[in-house]
Amino acid sequence: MIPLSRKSPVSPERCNLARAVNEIGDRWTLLILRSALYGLRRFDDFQSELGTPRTILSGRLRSLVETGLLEKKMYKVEGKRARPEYVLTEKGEALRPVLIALTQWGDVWLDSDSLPPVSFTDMQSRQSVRTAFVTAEGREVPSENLRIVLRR
Amino acid sequence: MIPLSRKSPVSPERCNLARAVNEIGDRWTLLILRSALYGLRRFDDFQSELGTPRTILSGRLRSLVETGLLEKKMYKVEGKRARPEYVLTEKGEALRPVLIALTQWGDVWLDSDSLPPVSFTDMQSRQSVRTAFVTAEGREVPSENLRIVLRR
DNA sequence: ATGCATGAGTTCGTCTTCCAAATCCAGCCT
DNA sequence: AGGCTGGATTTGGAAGACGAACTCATGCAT
Repeated sequence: MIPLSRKSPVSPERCNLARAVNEIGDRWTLLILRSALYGLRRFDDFQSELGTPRTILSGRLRSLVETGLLEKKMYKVEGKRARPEYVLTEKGEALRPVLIALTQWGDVWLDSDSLPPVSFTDMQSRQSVRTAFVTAEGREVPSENLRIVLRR
Repeated sequence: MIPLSRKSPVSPERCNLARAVNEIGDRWTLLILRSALYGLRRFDDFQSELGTPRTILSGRLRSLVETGLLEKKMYKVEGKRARPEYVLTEKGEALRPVLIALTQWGDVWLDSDSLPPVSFTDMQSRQSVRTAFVTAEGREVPSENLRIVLRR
């Protein structure tokens, strides 16, 4: 069990985790990102999948564009007029491992009875895949062996 | 770039990611968990570190106990009265890799100029550590090689 | 041209949640 | 008794969430 502390080693203002939480740590934002990572791009597709109130959705999409997680582009299908679509940027796509890790946490701790509806495998070996900590050259480090290092 | 889809392969109701978001996907909840993972346990310590309104904090702590992420225990220091403390359960502790992954996302995408204030190393080799996907036996799989598998 | 369909929003009134400050409460101290 | 301390609830006002209806632009059919 982690030892008692009265104060975090990094204040929330300087902490990149806290900053990340301020940027994306909100129910609708996270659900929108989830759908976006599954390939959704259009306003009404997000709306009908998630049931987000349209007014909220429009605001959240705007801030996701402002923070650079989504990019607003125009698409045009033959015979229809041009409409916006919201596609993940590199920054947004970089959240995929985080959200997969959270999915796997949910698989274990929220629904351990049934088999998870989605899982992830290596395209090549077809083995199933989990998130873990690795060194620079890719050797796994068990999480008990992690040590926090503060920059002086 | 991920191909357009009009609908996620798993509906939000069945999705463990969406469920996880419903359980912890809220600003204060995530910030409380961050502090808890750094060892904070006491009401006033959370309150003064995060500035959470006391009324909100008390509600969030209660639901974190209800969902089994924190456990409410009593502690007693000599000469003071017994007080509650909120310690991470195994389920809560299991979120650590997820939040470390999010921290590292923040290091790269929110604050790439300065060096991150905290980093993580392997206790043994002292090498720095990142999150990645690995197979069962711990071989790293690059994220481009991931494939989603739906359970039939 | 007129009318209709479509997708992406906005407007509006209501209702919930958030918030800060003050207050309460229990137990331990002198 | 009286004061202190840390955990928590009460209160009234502010902010944000919500659902329904409406707007707006464009392309298509008549």
